[in-house]
Formats: sequence, structure tokens, C-alpha cells
Amino acid sequence: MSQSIEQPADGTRDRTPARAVPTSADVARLAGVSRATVSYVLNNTSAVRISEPTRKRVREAAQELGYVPHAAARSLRAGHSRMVLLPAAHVPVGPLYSRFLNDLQWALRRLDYTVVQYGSIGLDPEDAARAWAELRPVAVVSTGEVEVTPAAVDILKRSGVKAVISVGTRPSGGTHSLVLDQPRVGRVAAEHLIATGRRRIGVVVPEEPGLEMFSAPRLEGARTAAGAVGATVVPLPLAYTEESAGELAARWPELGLDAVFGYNDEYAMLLMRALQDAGVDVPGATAVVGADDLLLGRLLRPRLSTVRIDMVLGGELAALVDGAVNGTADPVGGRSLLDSRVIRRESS
Amino acid sequence: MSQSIEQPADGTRDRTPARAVPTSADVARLAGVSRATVSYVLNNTSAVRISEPTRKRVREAAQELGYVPHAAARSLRAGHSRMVLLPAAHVPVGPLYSRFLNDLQWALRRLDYTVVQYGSIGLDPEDAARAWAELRPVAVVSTGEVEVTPAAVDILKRSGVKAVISVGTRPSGGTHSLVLDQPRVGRVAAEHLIATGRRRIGVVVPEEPGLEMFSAPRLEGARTAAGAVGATVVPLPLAYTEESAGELAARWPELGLDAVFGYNDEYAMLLMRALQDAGVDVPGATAVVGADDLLLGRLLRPRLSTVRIDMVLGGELAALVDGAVNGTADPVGGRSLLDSRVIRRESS
DNA sequence: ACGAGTCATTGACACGTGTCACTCACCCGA
DNA sequence: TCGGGTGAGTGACACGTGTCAATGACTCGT
Repeated sequence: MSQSIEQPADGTRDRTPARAVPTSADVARLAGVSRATVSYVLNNTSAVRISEPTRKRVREAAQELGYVPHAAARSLRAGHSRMVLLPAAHVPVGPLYSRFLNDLQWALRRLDYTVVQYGSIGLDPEDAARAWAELRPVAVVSTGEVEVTPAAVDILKRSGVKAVISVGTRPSGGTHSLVLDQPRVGRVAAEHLIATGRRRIGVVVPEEPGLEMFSAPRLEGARTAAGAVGATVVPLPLAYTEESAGELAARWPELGLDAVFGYNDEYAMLLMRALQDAGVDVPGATAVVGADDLLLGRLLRPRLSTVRIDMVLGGELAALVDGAVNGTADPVGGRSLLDSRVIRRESS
Repeated sequence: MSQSIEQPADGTRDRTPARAVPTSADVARLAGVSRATVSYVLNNTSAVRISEPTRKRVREAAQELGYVPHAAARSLRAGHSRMVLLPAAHVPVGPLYSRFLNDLQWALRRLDYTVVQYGSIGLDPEDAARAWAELRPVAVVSTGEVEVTPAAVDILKRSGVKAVISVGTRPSGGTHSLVLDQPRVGRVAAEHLIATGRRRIGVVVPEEPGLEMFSAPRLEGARTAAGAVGATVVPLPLAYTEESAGELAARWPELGLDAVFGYNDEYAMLLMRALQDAGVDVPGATAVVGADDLLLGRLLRPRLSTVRIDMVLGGELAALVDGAVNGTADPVGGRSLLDSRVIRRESS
């Protein structure tokens, strides 16, 4: 793709020669009133009455100067902010998860929170927590990767954070934990394969770094399901390349597997194609199941069976955050939720 | 997927009964020194010498109280922040673009910037700019969707923003614009199809909202390429569902197209499958080209031809931001760049 | 013994805002 | 005429930090 950089024409470049940014004091001066009055007018404070002519003068002065309040000063004075900190994951998460994050951001935004992404590079959990605490967010929503230890939670709480919410594979101490039941994904997949008569089940484990958080519990879930009926589970390391898939497929006869859970629709599609190219019949010789129910999975032949994951909606999580901040939340332990379930197509 | 909410055990719940968060004054009091000394010690100010015993007392006091500086107060005093504002797009962008955004965030983080996502809901450009300006960011990197008008740029600059960078389809006035040459994507695709003897070219236009920003210029690029040699371009509205693709495929004979550019690998795969199911020979009767060079595109048969887009690296853009902030940047107009080019596989 | 010079530390201000308590002018009723 | 009430606005403080100029205490050379 062609790209080009364009810099501002020199004419407009320094039309603003280091002019200081206007403050409410400047507005007050221009309007001929006190700074307090400016604050009252611009914030529409109802407890104080200001005459209409004065209001108008203030508004016009603010307009003319292009005055914009300073959020930091405001929240410093107020003693609290409406910032939600979102420790960012540096991993190539799937489309489902990234869509969830995007939705979450927008839902929070709609509730008038400011979302701050914050990647913590190579810091241990407590140092990361200290870095986060500097921003004095009102809530921290950790979406995995960065572990939130109890000590880290304590640091955050002590800095005024109202709610620490961790959405991950297991509950963290002292936080409102939203547990995404990853093992269940592997379990239902394995159960489905077993129900169709399979006994030696491969489970793809992506080699891409950062995905163990998801892949390990899924593998474990498959193991428990298999263990219950004496079936076998074999972990299959796989990189997201055609070569890696080809090599794995070449070893297929010696592995003696009659089914495989592909971790993902993407990895499953990759592997299924490699198997077919290697002459393995799907689903005759080996059944294949993915996860995420991507539309693209329906385009291959046979159509890919998959585990449909009903991810919690971004809006729901945002509401939980809001509730936790206000203290009104805590929809207690229950909150029985959507299942992940198998959608059988043709590959299994 | 099963999910459950867990709230903190009541024992640890209010172990901190509204205890105020410690400030540097508290540290000073505990260490028996002045607040200034605390500031000097904790910031390792080199211009002032503090005795080693005192340093130790201060550090221990800070440690004991769990003191964490207040970023807002700090940047208020300093008069500037290191916050980069990233107006968030509420659209389901492709994996390529979202990966680019993720990289950008991490690269900025590595340069010690704080990345703030900010969705502006239904505001006109100037109101949005005012909302952004309240945060007093040092730079704003707009990635499309939200239009940055010259007036908006003025508002931002006036609030102290050092650099406004817009990465999009066309340069915006007064900003450092990074132009992603979307038309070129459509052009090279069309040129390739024409070179293989096709004359009536369909161009998929996704119906999903928010993608016009990409699809319109690509369509336009295809038009110019076709116009140069008297070929025809037909826009093809398509939703990302099997039904929509099926309907479009059913109308295929009457459209009389011998080639189609699918906007995307994903849309192209969807359409190609529908065409095949409708009995259209690919590439015999109709050639298909996608874009993004997704790995999954190589799994279908015939393998999908595609336009490989060498997106600017997140790290490069971050460096540009940093340079613009420091004023050292402006690698002037040139910066000749990577091309988007066709990778021919089997579908064309 | 005394001025000069270094060392360690501190008091005070500024950053930009929100808000409480207070002042001032004015009007009304007795 | 005077006390009290009301409407319109203001002075001053606090939020938590960084940093400059100033203050003592102490040492040293003559």
C-alpha cells in the first residue's frame, strides 16, 4: 500500500506562537466576573442563581477564548475520576474476544467512563498495579494475561480504586471475578466427540505465545471429559502456519487419533485442510471440531463443527462495572449464565 | 460458556474503612521530613543532594504507607502529560487493522505514553474535539471513522495538543496525515483482473455500517483502473451472511460478470463459496480476488488470490507520533513506502 | 576568631478547578 | 426609620504535586 506523510503547510504551522491555553480565570477576566461565577455558569450549578445577562456574558467569553476545562484539575479537586483502566493484552486474540473488548469499551463510554488502555511491559504484578494506581482510576478491568495478585488488588484498593474486576479463567482474590469457563469449552467438545464414538482425541495447543491462558484450561477440560469414560487425550502443538499443519498431518497415521479438537475454528480449519491434503478422511477417519462458530468455518467442505461460545456481552460487563463502582451491584454468586455448546455440522 | 460472579469475601470487604489514600505529605510526616524532601527523594532529583540516611527513611515511609503518586496532580503541576488519545472506532474492522491498532498501542506504551481510547458517541467533530481536549493529551491519533475537521484540529491545538495525526484515506488539513492509499488496493486488484483478460468486474461493497470508509475508495480505485481500458465495474452490495451471499450468487447469470474483487478475503471467501454452490466455475467463468492475504484464504479450493497489503507498522507510527511531539519529526513528504500488490493463487 | 563556602533541608508558590461561607445592595413590611 | 429577607456575586481554601530561593549548620583556611 502506498503511503505518504504530509506535514501542515508552513503558513498555518505556528499561527499559534506558544499562546497559553485559556483557563477559567481568563474567561472570568474577559467576562468581567469572578472565577467562581464562571464555574457556576459553565457547570449549570443549580444551587446558585446567576442572572441571565451574566450567564450570557460568561458563555460568550468562553466561546470566544475557546475555553475547555482541564479534566485533570477537575478530578483532582473532585477527588475522584471516571476512568476505567483496561490492562491491554499484547496477544493476538481471536476475533470473538477482540470484539468483546471493543464492545466493552463502547458500553463503558456510553456510561460516561473514560477508558484507558494500559500495557504493562515486563513488570511483575505489583509494580504494574502501582503504575495503574498512579492514574487513580475508579475501576480496573483486567482481561487476563496480566495476573492480578491479592497484593496487587490491595495496592489498587488503597489508591482509591472502587472496583477491581478480573475476567479470566479463575477467580482472583479480593476482586469481583468474572470467570470465563474455558475448561467447559474443551469439555463439551470432547464430550461431543466421545458421544459420536471417538476414543483417541487430539487437542490442538497453539504455539503462539500468549494463548496458553486459553488453551491450557481447554485442554484440561477435554482431559476430564475423556478421563470420565476412559478415552485418551493427546496434546498437539501447532503453529498457525501451513508448514506446521502439514508436518502434523504427515505424522497423523502414527498418532492413531480418531478425533481432534482444534482449539479454535481458525486452527481447526488449518488442520482440517492439511489432513485432507494428506489423504485423511474427515470425518470418516478423523472428526474435527473447532470453536467460536466463525462464519468462515461453514465455507469449507465438510462444514466445520464448532463450539459456540456465548461470550458475556460487553454491555453486561460494563453494567457490572458501573454497579460495582456505585456499590449497588453484586448480583451475588448466582447469575446463572449462557452455556457453550456444540454446533454439529459435517466435520464430526 | 458458564460464567459466575464472585464477590469479595465479606471479611476482607471493608478492611479499609474509607481510609484516605496517602499523599506525599503523609510520607513526609511519617519520615519526619518536609514534603519537598520527599519529592526530591522519590523522583531522584539529581540537582539536589539528600543524605543517604534521609533517603532511606523516606523510602521506608513511602513503602509502609503504600504511597503512589497522583498522576493528575503531577501533570497538572508539570503543565503537560504524556497521554495519547486514540479515538476508537466502533466498527468491526478486519483482523489486519485491529492488529495494527494493537501494535500501535504497545509501541506507544513502550515510548512511555499512556494510551487513552475514547469513543465519541454521536457528536459532531467539534464537540468531539472539545471532549478530547478536556483530557489535555499531548497527541491525538485519529484512525478514521471520526472525521477531524480543520476546526476540530484548531480546538485541539489550542488546548495544547502537540500533534494531531490522522491515518485515513485522505489528508486532513492542519494535521500530520498518514494516508493509507485505499484506492490503490482496488486499483491493483482491478488491474490484475484486467490483465488476465476480464472485462466486467464486480466489486463487493459490504453492507455492514462503518466500512464505507474503506470500501468506497477501493471501489473508486477499481473504477479508475477499469476506466483506463474501457472495462466495466459493477458495485455489489453484500452483507456478511450466507443468505446474502446466496442471493447475490443466484443473480449471477443476469449480472454477466467475469470477475469480482471481494473487498476483503473474508467477503471474497464467502462469495466464492456461494458462487461455487450456485454452479459458477471459479476461476473459469468468474475470477475472484480478495484482500489482506489471510491464511484462511489459502485453505479453500481454488486457493484465493488476494491483494497483500503491507500496512504501516504500529511501531513506525508510534515513532512518528513521538517525533511530532518532540518537534524533531517531519520526515518530510517522501517516505516512499511499501506497495499493496496482488498475490495470484488459483481463484483468478 | 571570623568570613567564605559547602551541604542538607525547608517554606512557599504555582498548576486549574469546585464549592462553602460570606458580602453587598436592594426591597419590603411594620 | 429600621430589621430582616432575598437575589447576585465574590474571596478564599483545598485538591496533590514539583521546584525555586532561602535558611541554618557545619567546615575550612587564614
